[in-house]
Amino acid sequence: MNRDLGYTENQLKLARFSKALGHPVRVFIIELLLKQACCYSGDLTEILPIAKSTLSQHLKELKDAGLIQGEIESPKIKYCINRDNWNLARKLFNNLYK
Amino acid sequence: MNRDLGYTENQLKLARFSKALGHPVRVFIIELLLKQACCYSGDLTEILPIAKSTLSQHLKELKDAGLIQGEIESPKIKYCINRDNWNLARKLFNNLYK
DNA sequence: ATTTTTGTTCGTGTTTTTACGAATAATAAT
DNA sequence: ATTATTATTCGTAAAAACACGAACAAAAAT
Repeated sequence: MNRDLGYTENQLKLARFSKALGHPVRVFIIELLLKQACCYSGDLTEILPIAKSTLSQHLKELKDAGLIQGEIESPKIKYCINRDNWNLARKLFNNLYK
Repeated sequence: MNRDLGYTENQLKLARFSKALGHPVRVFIIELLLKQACCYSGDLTEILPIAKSTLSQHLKELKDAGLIQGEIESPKIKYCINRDNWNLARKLFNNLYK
C-alpha cells in the first residue's frame, strides 16, 4: 500500500532531501562540499570517526537523494554537490515560508 | 560511545531539524502551520490518511525537534510553529551555502 | 455521575537506518 | 604478473522509525 499518494511531488522531494541531511555525518559532508567544491572519499575517511564502509553508505545515501554526485578518477572518486538538486532543495525549503 | 562529539553544535542541530522534516507527513504539517498559523491535531486526523496514534507520533517528533509547540485548549491541543527554532533552522540551512 | 470528546501511551510487528569488519572489485603502479 | 591503492558490497547485528488498533487519561458537556 502506497501512502505517498496524496502528498505533492514537492512535499515528497523536500522530505527526501531533508532525510538525506538528517545525519551529522551527512551535514558535515555537504558543508564541506559546499565550501571546497569537491573532495575524495579518502579525505573524508581521515577526518571522520567512522569506518570507510559506513562512510560509503552515507555517500550513497546523499547520492541516491541526488544531493551529491561522484566522478571516477581511478582509483579515486571525486565527489561534488549536485548543483541542480541542491538549488531545488534550497528552493523547496525556502518556499515553505513564503 | 558517543560519535556526536566531533560535530559542531550547528551540525547536530541542522541534522536534527532536517531529520524532523524527513517525512512527507511532517513536511505537510509544517507547511500547513506556516500557512495558517495554527491547527488542532483533530484537523490533521481528518486530512491525513493515517491513524491518530501515528499522527501523534509525528507531532511528537516535530515537537521534540523543537519545530512546533502545542498549547492546551482542553480537550484539544493547538499546535503552532516554534518560530524561534524555525528561524534557527532557516538560518542554519541557508548559512550552509554562504 | 456519566458520557463524550480529544489525544497520548501501550503493545506489537515490519521496515529502515546505522555501524562494523571482511571480502571483493577495479584500476594504477611496480 | 604482482602488488598496492581506493572504494564498494556483503554479511551481520543493534537500534530507530513507522504504522496500527486497543487501552487509557483528562477535561468538558450533559
